[in-house]
Amino acid sequence: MSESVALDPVDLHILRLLQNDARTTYRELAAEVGVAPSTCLDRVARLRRSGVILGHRLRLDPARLGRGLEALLLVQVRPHRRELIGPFVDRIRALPESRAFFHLTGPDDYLVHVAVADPTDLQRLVLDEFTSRREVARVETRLIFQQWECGPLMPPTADGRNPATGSGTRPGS
Amino acid sequence: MSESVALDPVDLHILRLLQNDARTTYRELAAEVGVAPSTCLDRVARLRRSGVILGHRLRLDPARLGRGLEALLLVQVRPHRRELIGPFVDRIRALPESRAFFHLTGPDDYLVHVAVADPTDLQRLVLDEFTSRREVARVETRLIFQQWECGPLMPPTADGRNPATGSGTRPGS
DNA sequence: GGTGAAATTACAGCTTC
DNA sequence: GAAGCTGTAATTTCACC
Repeated sequence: MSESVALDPVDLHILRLLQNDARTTYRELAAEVGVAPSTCLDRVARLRRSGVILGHRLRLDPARLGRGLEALLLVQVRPHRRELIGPFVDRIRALPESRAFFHLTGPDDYLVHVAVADPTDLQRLVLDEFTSRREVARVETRLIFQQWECGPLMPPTADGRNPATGSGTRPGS
Repeated sequence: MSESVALDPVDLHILRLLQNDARTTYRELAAEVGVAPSTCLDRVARLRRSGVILGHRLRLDPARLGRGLEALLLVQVRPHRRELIGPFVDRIRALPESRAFFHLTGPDDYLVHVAVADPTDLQRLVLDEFTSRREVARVETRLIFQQWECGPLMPPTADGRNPATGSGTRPGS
């Protein structure tokens, strides 16, 4: 069970800036936050150790990689038992088309975010990797018109209102 | 319209390694790929200029930030017209609970990935930010049991099979 | 692809509250 | 004593050849 970590305003400011651009240098962070670069280094190292920061990821454009069509697949697995879902999960995660994968409550057991070349490629994926599997009872395909990234992830505030956004929390493009 | 970019095996190898850890140094990349560090620098710079690499993102643990409950909200907006969806999209993107946001085909117009503190917080979010809006006709809430990240994003292969994974494409935990 | 300068990062010891 | 600052060494980045 991962427990919530106590974060002071300096930590939060650093996290907000790094979420905007994970390659911000400690010097720049320091100038913005108003502490020494080494302090920023210490803070970031602690945030890593405490598990708040899990890592750094590259953000790629699927379209430029020849995967210009994205979709969400809602999948019902029957029977919904461990022996069957283990191999299913492993297989779906390993697909080169899979971007993200969720196990959910509700009528659909899984949601898979996929990126494919075109509708033909999507059809192949659905038929060959989903509906052809014995444990897959149903697949519903929803194309993605557009997707957005949202603002930085911050701890909730006590009153349930937006946290103060410091130096401008404007979600990227 | 973003067009697919031609990538050679060196580019693909670099992209695979950087997707595993975006902070890999050019020296390490060079050693793995078998080219000079300066060549890696050139390649990465080109991948940035060509739009394949959009940026670097921090991967955070929502639970450690006090947002231990995640859910997907399927939202139907009626009438589904530009005048109404503009403000809706802006508002939902700006919510501190929103992590990702999709405009979809199918019976549900939008899917919102949210991270909240607990069920009470989720209830507040759904009631105050979704069902209370006049243009929101229906919201379906699906809790997330578990989620996975998938393997590195690579261009599709001609035959629709998995691309060669070089030095071990094992998706992270 | 290699080299060298500049910048960044890591890490020590010292200071402060 | 925990947290932050300053200085220095090691590493990384990057412009130029």
